[in-house]
Amino acid sequence: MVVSIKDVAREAGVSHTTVSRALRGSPHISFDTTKRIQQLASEMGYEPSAAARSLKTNRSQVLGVIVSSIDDPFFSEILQGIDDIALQKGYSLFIAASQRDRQREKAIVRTMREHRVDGVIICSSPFSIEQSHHLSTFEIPIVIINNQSEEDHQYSIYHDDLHGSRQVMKHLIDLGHKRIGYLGYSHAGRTDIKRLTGYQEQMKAARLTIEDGYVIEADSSDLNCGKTLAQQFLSLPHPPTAIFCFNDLLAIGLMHGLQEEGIHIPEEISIAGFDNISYSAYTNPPLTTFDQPKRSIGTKAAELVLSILNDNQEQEMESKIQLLQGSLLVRKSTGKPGWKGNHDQA
Amino acid sequence: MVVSIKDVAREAGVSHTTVSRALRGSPHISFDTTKRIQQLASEMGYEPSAAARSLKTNRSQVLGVIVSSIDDPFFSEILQGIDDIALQKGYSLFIAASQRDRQREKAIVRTMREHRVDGVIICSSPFSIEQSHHLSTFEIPIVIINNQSEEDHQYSIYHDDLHGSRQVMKHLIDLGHKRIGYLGYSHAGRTDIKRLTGYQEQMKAARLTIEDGYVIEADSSDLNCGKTLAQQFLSLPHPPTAIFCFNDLLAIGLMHGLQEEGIHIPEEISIAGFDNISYSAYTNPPLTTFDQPKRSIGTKAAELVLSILNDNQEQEMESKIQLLQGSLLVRKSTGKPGWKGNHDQA
DNA sequence: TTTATTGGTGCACACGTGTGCATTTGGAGA
DNA sequence: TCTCCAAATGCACACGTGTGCACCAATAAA
Repeated sequence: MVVSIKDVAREAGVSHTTVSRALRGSPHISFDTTKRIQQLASEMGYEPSAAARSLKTNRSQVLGVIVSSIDDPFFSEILQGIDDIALQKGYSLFIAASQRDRQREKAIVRTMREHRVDGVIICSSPFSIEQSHHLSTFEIPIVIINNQSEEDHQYSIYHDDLHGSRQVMKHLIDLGHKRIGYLGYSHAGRTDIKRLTGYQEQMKAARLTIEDGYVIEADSSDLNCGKTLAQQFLSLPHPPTAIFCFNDLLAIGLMHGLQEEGIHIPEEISIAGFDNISYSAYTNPPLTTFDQPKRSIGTKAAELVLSILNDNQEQEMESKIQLLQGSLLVRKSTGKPGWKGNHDQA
Repeated sequence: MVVSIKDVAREAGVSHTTVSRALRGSPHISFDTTKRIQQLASEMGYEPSAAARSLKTNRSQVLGVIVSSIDDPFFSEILQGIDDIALQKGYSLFIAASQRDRQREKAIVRTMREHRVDGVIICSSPFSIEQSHHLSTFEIPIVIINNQSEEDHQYSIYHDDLHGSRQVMKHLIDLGHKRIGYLGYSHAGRTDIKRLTGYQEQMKAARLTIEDGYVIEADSSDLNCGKTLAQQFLSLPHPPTAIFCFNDLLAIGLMHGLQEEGIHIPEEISIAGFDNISYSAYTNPPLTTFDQPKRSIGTKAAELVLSILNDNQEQEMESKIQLLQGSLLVRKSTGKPGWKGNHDQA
């Protein structure tokens, strides 16, 4: 059976108040009693009821995390970072995937509110304004990672996508590419715009023209979608010799689609991704990409939520936006245009 | 501010009891009042406190899910299945990754107990006996997916690994392979044993000998590990012409390692995986694997937990173990031994 | 001895919700 | 008019924990 603080009190011959204090290490209780009760509680298998405590203290010791999909390896690495901090600080996580589904979003917000989560981290998800407003009527800290909506949020962790995009483009241009395409992801809002901007800016700086059809915006960001779009690039009058993709999933899918058409990578077309998910090192050829510090993005976000939570609004009520930078990872999927390297397999 | 049932009561000019009943649709309350209060509560933005309700009803409406790693795409698909059912039935999920770390396992169990989760699903994780016993002292349903420990568990969902393993091996043998290796994963316990058994059994049935070094047990199941072990297979006096891997992650890593050594797949060595994670369709060449019905494994598990929970012990207290079967998925990473197909890239 | 002080403990209430039982109200039947 | 019944609502307590305050005992100070 479940043993409560009262059961322990009865067994110890003291009031439940004393037990409560002893277990929390209150200085009002004598050392001996404290020791004795802690020992007894442990023997009896006492576990405090989170519900009761939460009810009384108004703190649930739970953080809500909203991602768009658990499948996405990009998120899972961020989750690890969040989990590290949460565990360390004694918080639990409510993880929910919105699947970009309105109905689901609504259910998630309701759940989080009902459970009175102490804070929320919204993770690269184009969460609907309506729902996030509904969420914010509770006075709890909300931190957004890679905010994709147009309006700024008070507390945010961003990856410096513009910087990253520039690095990738510089790499491709340095290799000598003139005809470079961009495969974006329209639902990623601001994130997509930043990466696209870096692309356009660098093309302009290098005095390269962006031909019609060089920029394609996918309406999904999974492997299959990238694959489907290979055709579209190939059917252009002057197909690009290099394609910069919004993320690794699209890049891997695209690469696959191109290879099915008999295209050699990087000899005929160079492919670059973004994010550096774990698989990208194991594709054939390994994918050139930009490494986002995913784990630290997660830890930073968790630390930010908790700091707002504990440094009770007084210290730094001004908005706090952090910008993290990653680094370019050159692998084998990019090479000089028209260059036949040692990659042909026969 | 957070609005409680009492706030609504004051506003409506009734007692909090009436509000409580009205919101739950009790037949004791007149239709008009019910309607009026529901309307008012909604306007005031009332959200019931899960903590208070849980305290009173002894039901938390939360299910605990324990996986070994969130990273693993195999788990994330199962999670989706669980999530579907949970959402539909009004339950929330506590998802926790043990990372095969004792300390972490302990923290997870403590958290789940403190939150008085209504049930637990342990997912393909070699959860320590000690901890799972500790968990089971609460009288809550525990369902284990692909139980990896030696002892049976009352409520389990299994994938039929023996059947799957046989299918894969038959496929390889039918192609004409004589020298077939097995790359296992030692920490997967029973699961690994089943797959290994299928391998050994089929080898024997086909009167093929398992040479020394043909069976390697990895002590991790990630991409990098598979890659590292490529060398080990190649350095054998008679390297196998086909390798059956415990799962897709190992297979993809292994394939990558072999390709780095200049080996052509499937011309020189055929590779087969297991699980059918989403990436396996996008490797180069696409991976032959065995498709576990991951999503339905998840839904079955969730349904089982909830049915035990609600059909209060009376109906079917006998143990309930379900066995699900998947199907072979032949792609391009397997072919006839020594056969040069149309896959050479130059 | 009396008084003030301090350390240790218990009482009683609160948090938000649910429920058995008592109470009120309105209407129908005698 | 009185009685009775059923429908509608409120009272009071419970769930497990935390906390302000009162209480008690023991010791130090006067």
